Amino acid sequence: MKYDYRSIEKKWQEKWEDAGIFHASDDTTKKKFYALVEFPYPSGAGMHVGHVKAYSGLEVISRKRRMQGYNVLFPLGFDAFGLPTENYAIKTGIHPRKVTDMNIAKFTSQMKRVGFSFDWTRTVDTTDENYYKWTQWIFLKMFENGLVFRDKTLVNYCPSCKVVLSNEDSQGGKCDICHSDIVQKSKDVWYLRITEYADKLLEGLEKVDYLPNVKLQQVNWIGKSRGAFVDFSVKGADEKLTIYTTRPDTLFGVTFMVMAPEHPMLDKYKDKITNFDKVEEYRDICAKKTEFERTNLVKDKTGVKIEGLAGINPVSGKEIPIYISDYVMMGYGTGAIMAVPAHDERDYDFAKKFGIDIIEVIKGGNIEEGAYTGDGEMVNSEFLNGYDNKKDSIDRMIEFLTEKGVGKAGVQYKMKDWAFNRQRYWGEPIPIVHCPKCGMVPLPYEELPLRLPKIDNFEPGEGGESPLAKIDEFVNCKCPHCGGDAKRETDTMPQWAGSSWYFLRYIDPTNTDTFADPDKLKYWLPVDWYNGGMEHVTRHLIYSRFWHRFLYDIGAVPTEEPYAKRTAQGLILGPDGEKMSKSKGNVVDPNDVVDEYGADVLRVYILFMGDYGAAAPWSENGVKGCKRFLERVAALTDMIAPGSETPEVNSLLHKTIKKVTSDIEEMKFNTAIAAMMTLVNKIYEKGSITKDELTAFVKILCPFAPHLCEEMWATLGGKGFASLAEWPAYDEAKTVDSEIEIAVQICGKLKATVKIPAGADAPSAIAAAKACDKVAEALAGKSIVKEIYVPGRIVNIVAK
RNA sequence: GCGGGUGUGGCGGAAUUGGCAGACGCGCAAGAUUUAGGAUCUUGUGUUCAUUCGUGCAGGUUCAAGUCCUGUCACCCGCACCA
Repeated sequence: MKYDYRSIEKKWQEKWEDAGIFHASDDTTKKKFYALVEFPYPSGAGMHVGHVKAYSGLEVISRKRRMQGYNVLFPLGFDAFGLPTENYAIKTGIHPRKVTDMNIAKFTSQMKRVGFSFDWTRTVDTTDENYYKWTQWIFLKMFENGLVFRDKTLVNYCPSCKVVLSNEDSQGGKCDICHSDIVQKSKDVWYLRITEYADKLLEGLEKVDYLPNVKLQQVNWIGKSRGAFVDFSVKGADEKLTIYTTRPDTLFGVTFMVMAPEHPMLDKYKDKITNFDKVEEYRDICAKKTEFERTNLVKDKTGVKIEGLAGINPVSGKEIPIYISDYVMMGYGTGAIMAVPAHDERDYDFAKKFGIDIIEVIKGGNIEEGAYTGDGEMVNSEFLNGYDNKKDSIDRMIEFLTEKGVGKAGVQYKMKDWAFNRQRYWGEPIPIVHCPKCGMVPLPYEELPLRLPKIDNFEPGEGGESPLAKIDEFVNCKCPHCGGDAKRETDTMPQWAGSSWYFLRYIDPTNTDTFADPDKLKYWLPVDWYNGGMEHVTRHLIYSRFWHRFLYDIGAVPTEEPYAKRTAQGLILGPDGEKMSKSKGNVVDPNDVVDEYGADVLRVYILFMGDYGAAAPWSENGVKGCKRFLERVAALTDMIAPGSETPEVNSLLHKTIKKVTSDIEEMKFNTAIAAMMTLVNKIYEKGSITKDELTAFVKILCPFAPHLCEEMWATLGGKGFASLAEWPAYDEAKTVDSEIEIAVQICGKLKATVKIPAGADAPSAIAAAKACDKVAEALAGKSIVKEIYVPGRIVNIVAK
């Protein structure tokens, strides 16, 4: 058979679609497999090779599971709300709805050309009102359960996109969308109380099978720390200043305190602060600092001493100065710290600069030279002297503080509450009404969806307000509670809202009564295997686990965790080894590859490039190599010779089936393909293959190169579709050779190889080794010290 | 600074988890075929004439180390004044 991919691929794609062979059924009597890939944002650029790699892994696994008799749910939808579409609309005047529909249509047809076995009847679009109705519904449920709040605080703001960003969306001080520098701005914004779920998100990780580094990144992002809250009396104020510390045992070493410049106590006691003008001056300087200055001038501490207020050390009773400095953040702990310069580098730098006392309380370092952050015995600490700070000093101090009522054990998280809004048009409207009498009133559930109004001008307001604010018909409404005049919330939800629950909607995408039928949820959940990019680990993956866990807590979903297993694919780099980007001009368009080489070649090459989880550069020659392989495969139909079975080919076939079967499950696609290449080489070497052998080979290649395999299947007279054929079993007996070749070493150096029967015992294997000329030669005149035989592998003779 | 990862031919990468390093593919070379180019097929291809030497570098454990241990260098990723 000649490999004519152009005629083959379209034909089989149509046949698959007509027969609907990739549709998941809700037949709960069958064993299920729910495979999930991160749904794409339908950008105007269309499909990228990165998409193909991201989907190809579970594509192969899903196809294999289907052949193994599983009821497979492998869907794809579109995460279509977001700024790029809106910005495009601003530029061109084309409505985001229209742009989105066009892009989805383009993506879908491109994806179908690759032959992915997605169940297209279950596709979802987050911008569809029948979808975002339920996004809004979940938001209202969260509101009802006290997980939504509004707060005026300093927020991450992108001046270029003119939106407020969550902590997750502004990592490294850069906007996740446009990479501009983030500024801190005081704004009234919506928050989701994700911190309330910090412990549940942490504990949930213990029950799931995620890549270790995925787990670790989430653990670090949540950033749980144990320590204590300690109350310091403040001379000049009638309230205590509470600090958080992970090292309460160093309290006797505290020589000053530091508040964040934004600490509320400052304004409260500004009459008592005799140098408040200096405080305000310092605040201005801090506000103007860029992220770069803040992070790169770490050693150079700045600050202002607060005159008129002083702290009292609760264990020693000593009076200590209070400073403000921007090395203390309002967003972590209590926004104030106790400073122990002898044992904290930052406090040390500050104390040195401001001439503050340094008291050693842990033995082991030299405080003349720098802070000692290691372990040791407590000193200068009254009742704590002699305790070991690694073992029991912290517990002892917490016990003491608790007894005296000036402190208690506590935990803190680095993760912050989720700033949950964007001041833009193309997002889910937040279903809340602001009533002058009743305050924030949620829309009744039966009024969902709250539809986005049709507008023409998508420009955000200069003051950073949503374009929706300009639409009077949308804004002005009646309060659902009292019926009086009220105004609608005009912010929309952030990009991550729709993607936080989409995997639930695939299960029942057209349900109008609920987001998904409970029985169907019970059958399909959890997602058995979720694959996606590492870049989503501290964003989408943590958000969606939070939403899912909340839904579990209110009884809406049957599992605590949404995803049983999580893996990640590596990047495809440009041919130059650099990350693909338009500006570098090293982008490979998968559509061109399909045109020139065919979809099967694209699929096989992407999985053959290297370790699925690692980054690998694109190579046009590598693509050609895969094309050559598939051409050689196609030609196998001409090499069928009845009764020509050779033990070599037959044995290797069984070995290959075994290896491909297990390699696919471990996502070791590159070695699975290599094994099949080896088999094909062997068949060519022997010159013939039987029809049954070829049929089995076609089945194991089918998940990788389904179009070619369907064609060969038909040529071989197979019934129905190769894609639905039964996955071949292998005969274990045929995967072991009767005669094996083992290596013979003398003193660990390889001298020869000998063939011995597979079941040979140690004495006979060693005897066979010694019988070999080269070995006998090497052993001549020496006395044997030790003989080792590792069954099936090696004989090592130690001789002097 | 902290956390994680990776270093193997000319290149992408294998190595049953301590047991013949370099599977498979690319590239390259020679030959065959072809009017020619391209394509295809065959053979070879870490290094050395060879005994040798070879998995970033230096040690160590072991009969045996790419794999384990100690130290070190380089690069990549994540977080970052988190108290």
